[in-house]
Amino acid sequence: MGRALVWLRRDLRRGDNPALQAALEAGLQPVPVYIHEAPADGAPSGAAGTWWLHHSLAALDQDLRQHGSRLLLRRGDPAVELLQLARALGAGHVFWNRRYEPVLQARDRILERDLRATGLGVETFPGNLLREPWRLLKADGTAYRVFTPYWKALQREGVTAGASTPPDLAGGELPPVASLPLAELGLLPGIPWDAAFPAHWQPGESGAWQALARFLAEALPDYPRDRDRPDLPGTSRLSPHLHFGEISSRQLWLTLEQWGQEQVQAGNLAAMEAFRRQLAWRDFAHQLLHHFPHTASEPLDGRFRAFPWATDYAEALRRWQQGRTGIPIVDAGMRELWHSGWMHNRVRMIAASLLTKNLRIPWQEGAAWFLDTLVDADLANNSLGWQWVAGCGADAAPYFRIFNPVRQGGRFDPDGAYVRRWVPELGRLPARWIHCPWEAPAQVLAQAGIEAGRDYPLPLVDLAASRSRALAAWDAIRGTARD
DNA sequence: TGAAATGTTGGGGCG
DNA sequence: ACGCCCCAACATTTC
Repeated sequence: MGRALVWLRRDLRRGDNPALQAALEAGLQPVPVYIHEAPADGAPSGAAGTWWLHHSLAALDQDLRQHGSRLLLRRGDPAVELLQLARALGAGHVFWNRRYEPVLQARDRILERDLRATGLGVETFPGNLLREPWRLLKADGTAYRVFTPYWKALQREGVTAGASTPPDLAGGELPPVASLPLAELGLLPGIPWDAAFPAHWQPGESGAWQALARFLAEALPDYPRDRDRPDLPGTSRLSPHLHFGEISSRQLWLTLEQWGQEQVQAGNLAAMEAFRRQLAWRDFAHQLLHHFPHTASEPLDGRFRAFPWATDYAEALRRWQQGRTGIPIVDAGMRELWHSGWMHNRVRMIAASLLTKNLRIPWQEGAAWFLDTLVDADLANNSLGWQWVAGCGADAAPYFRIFNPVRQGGRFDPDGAYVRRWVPELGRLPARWIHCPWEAPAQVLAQAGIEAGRDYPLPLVDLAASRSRALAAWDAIRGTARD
């Protein structure tokens, strides 16, 4: 029986894994391998995501061992490691699922060519998107830049099935080859800032399906109503599982379809569509980064190259990062992020709006912080999200859509439960004042045991005044050329 | 996936 | 019964 190396990256699962499946269908024994690389431009490796990766790899190895295989771990240059492993194992083939970050795509094409030149059979397969970025274009052959037409096209074209039963891999012993112990990849932090993470997450394929089961049973029917509520468990929390490919977007799409057919209640179809729409945003972000590679660091809208951002913002940025802006819902979000490696999407938008509009700090600063601290940190999603809020991206909110965190708090955290959870020093403040403690009468503050500026910071900016300054800054560039 | 200012409408209190 | 005012609720416009 011949062997095929199956090089795993953002597809840390057995189910719906095209490269793994192809090896089995070709009658080859798959040998799963993960290679830890030095971070490249296309793959910034944030600290929180690296924590997740460690546990995801551990889960995958355990799962593979229960199904007749195991995960080989290596460190270094894939070009060197894959060739060396193939020789040591007598494997004639290398299979992998494609990635779409521009830098990695270019690198992988060269790698594919070089490995082929050594006589290996190299095949690559669709990665973890609903459709590959070049498979859904406008009629004129260019990429979509507006979400709604993209979403309509995706619904029209549909998604190819991929939810196969996870295969069994029993296929005989492997020759002894060097595989590093997981701990030697050095993925866990030296300082234990990750202490609370395990209480919030279960990385790995089975953890992903458990999260999905909970979501289907408890949250999906009310998803259109509750998905914007950070105080309720209304979202799927699948983003880190999706990022590492522990579950595929195609599997989710199909599972949703089955769920929609089983659940005949009115409204469930709308819920299914609402969640699929979020999956489509993920694909939209990836195809956008693929077609506009510079948008990970530069605005898509060229006018913003001349935007008058604030200077000397180091202290304000630090307070934003630490959740000490004095704006409760923003501080709650930033503390949720630091504590759990995740932040509710609605709060991400509010926190990002405060940073880019009220504080006028360049969106790249916020994007870098999120990439480092989110367990679901994803270059494409993150770049799209920040540019969307900053007003300089594809299908972005018009610049003048500036979030008012007090108003947003009242709408989406009406009782203040979310703020109280993450900003406990405001715990005794009545809901009337929970999102604007600076407006609370002295007596109310005293009764809640809060001295403004001592127990909780005064607001870093005046919301109304900074809003006006942001609009004035927009005035300075709005008439200039987009390219 | 906005907020604030401005405009419109309609019910109710009251002289 | 009527006009007037107030104001909440909603709609529209503007940034």
